Amino acid sequence: MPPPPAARAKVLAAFTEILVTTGERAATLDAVADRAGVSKGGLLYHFGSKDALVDGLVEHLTELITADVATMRAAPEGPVAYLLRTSSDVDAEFDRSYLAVAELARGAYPHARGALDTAERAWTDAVTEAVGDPAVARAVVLLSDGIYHRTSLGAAPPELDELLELVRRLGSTPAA
Amino acid sequence: MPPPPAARAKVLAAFTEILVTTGERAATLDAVADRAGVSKGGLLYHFGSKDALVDGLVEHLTELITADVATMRAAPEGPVAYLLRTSSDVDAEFDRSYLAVAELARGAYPHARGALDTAERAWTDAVTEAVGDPAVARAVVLLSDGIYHRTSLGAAPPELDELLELVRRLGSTPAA
DNA sequence: GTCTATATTTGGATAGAC
DNA sequence: GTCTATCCAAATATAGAC
Repeated sequence: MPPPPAARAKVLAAFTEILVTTGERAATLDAVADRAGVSKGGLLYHFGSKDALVDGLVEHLTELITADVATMRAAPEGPVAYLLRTSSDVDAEFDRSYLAVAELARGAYPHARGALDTAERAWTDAVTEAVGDPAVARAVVLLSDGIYHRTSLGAAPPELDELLELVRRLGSTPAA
Repeated sequence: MPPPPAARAKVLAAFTEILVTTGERAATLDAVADRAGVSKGGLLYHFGSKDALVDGLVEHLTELITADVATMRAAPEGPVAYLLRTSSDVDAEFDRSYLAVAELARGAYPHARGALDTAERAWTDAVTEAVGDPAVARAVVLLSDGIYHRTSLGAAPPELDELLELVRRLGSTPAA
């Protein structure tokens, strides 16, 4: 298939941006078109409706998840450090997309949760393989969720080294 | 001062409800008035504008935070178990209010973050006193944030016992 | 204190020119 | 493929009756 027109990508980037920084309420077609540098008519040529725009963003995130999980599994620092580090990585495309879709899922588009659940499961699987103990893996992903929660509220990220030290302690301590 | 009219409380409860279940977008004056069983005019008598309604909810949460922190510090199970348990307590008034205000803070009312930051600091202080190690306390509050994140997306809460066991392990292991 | 209009603005979507 | 113009519905807010 032909490469998707650049305008489509610009629209999705603008939509993401507004969702993350100002929330679902502010992500109107007018605002998205403005930020993308196209007219509302132009936007609606690429995405026939607001629902189609939402679907476009969810599909884009789904693709990014596949790539991110592969990167995570191949990361030299290991899956745990990769996950915890990138959870507050506000500038990376993947994390912005994740936060944007979370915004939609909490709001008027609950079906967007599917993509988020997929990411959660993939993360848990990869972390479980790395740390062995499934309970520790679940806790690590929960910590990552906590970091996302704070990031979405604009708070400062926690110290990565501190968290890794705690996870190391969990991993090296035998269960009761 | 005289007791606040019951209608005020009903309006705040309705606002909270809609924010938590359907998001900021759906929390229109019409929808809130409907759910509270009053007319839009009636609502606007008590809260002169949407901003005033938001301020009312933030102030209400601020009061609830004070009470919750006192309960947490006095909890027989201890602050850690109390915090982690109530983080997925979708039915309690405090937690619904917290999620509702988080919804506002992520959206068009960033000043609502003040109340959330207050809660976060109070939780961290109380947990630090209980576990000793500030790093462990920060991790516990991060786990609690993660649970809130999931709850706000409608996912099932994690196993409390599993988390407490992990925290116990952290507490009883000397730092490297 | 609470209601029923009603004014004003904004958001989503269509039609049709270029 | 992108724009302008326009329609319709929804959202905030006001005025004034009860």
